Amino acid sequence: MFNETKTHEITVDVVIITIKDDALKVLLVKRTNEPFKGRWAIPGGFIRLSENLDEAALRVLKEKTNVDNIYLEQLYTFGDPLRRTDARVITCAYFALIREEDVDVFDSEDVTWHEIYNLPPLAFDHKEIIEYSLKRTRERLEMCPVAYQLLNEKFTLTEMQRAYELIMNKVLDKRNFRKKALASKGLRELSEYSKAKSKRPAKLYTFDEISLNSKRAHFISNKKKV
Amino acid sequence: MFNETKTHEITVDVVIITIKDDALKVLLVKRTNEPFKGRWAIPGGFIRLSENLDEAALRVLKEKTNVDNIYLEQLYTFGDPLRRTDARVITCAYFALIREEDVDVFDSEDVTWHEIYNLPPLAFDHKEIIEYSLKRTRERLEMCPVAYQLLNEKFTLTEMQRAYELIMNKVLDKRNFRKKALASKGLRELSEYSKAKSKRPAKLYTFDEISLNSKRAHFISNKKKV
DNA sequence: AAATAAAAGTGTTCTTGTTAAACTATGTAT
DNA sequence: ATACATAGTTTAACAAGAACACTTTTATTT
Repeated sequence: MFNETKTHEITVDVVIITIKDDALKVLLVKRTNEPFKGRWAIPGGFIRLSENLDEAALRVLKEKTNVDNIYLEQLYTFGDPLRRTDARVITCAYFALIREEDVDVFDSEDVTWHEIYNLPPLAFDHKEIIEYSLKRTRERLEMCPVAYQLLNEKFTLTEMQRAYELIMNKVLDKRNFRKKALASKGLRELSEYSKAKSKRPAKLYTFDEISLNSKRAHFISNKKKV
Repeated sequence: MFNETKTHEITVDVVIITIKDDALKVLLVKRTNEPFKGRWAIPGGFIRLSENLDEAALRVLKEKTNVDNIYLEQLYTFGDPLRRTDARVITCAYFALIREEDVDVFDSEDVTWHEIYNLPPLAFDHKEIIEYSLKRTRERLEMCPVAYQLLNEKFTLTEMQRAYELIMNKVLDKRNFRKKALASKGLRELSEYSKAKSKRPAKLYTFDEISLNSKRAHFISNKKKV
């Protein structure tokens, strides 16, 4: 089998990230087959001959979440011969930032969200892939306000700041954050307010324009309503 | 053949960049087979079952240039079903920054350097791959002084500035450039001077430390002498 | 030996962005 | 009405980046 010219299997794996219950989470599926049967893994699948890599990643994503308004970006291709013990599988990893409100979740015992900072043991090199997704997300966040991809259509600046804090894993200064956030192109102030429980309501904002200045970034959006 | 679960062929292609004759150049090979027979293309090859992607890229690079002191980084994986007309080939593209002095060139009619800003018609999607390499190189340059990878072991600040100008494709202010360059960690001033023809000799510098702050960057170095 | 040519080398000002840091305002619940 | 919880707001110091022109050094020419 280790014929030197034989081609390999190639898959896409998608790190699906959201904010849920005030935590940054990743969607994992429990493996049903060996190797690593019973372990958690990033959802993935084979690439069909008729689809390009983005389409394959989007398909995998939709199978799990049914989202249609997402940030999806090719992350890196992992191809160590020893990354899987069963076969030589090269995987093109993607990561997606999605809104919890957009997800038709099939949260079950076998498909569920896990805190990114408290992951269970994972199959293959999936821990490395998730860690790299986090790193890339941080890089993106320093370039453009991608965090709104994790927020609801309408959000408060406090929610936006919290998203940044969860991604960067550090607390941010409120005044400096708001100054910078308000300067970001695309952010639009609404005339609505959050319906708070027992506190002052906050002004709601939304993001109109998408100006991600990375060619690596493939923004796939079917905006529903603004 | 368009069976939906069949796996695909997978290759690595390497965009090899250098500075030569005061121009930013890419190494291209002339295709000997259809499709695109006779057209220029980026060097590439199949990935062997025993090697990882970096190793495959390095092998392709060595076949063409015999360098052993290079900057090599995975760029992006291109997998459009229509990117090749002959077969479904997914390619993991890399780019390499090399020093002309390190290259054992096999500059021939079929393997030669081309100016990156004046490319001939290329096979497949190779123009897109080269353009993306240039974009990524610029991104890297804004983060860290990777340009020294294109310079000789010992170089003048003027040569370094010229490398930046060729990559960024714009002229830079000499005083600002030098101020910033001298602040970069790893740059070491030598006590030698360039042997000029008919002008004032310039102080020579070298780069000691490599502190590339990107996990995407895989620096493969077998330093010969400093 | 003097003049010339060619590139090396050098500082300051202004603008802009970044960091740091504490109090007031507004609504709900009791 | 009071207490509570969260929203919202400004300024000063500092660092980083952009704009900008002349002097110095060496080799070559006359």
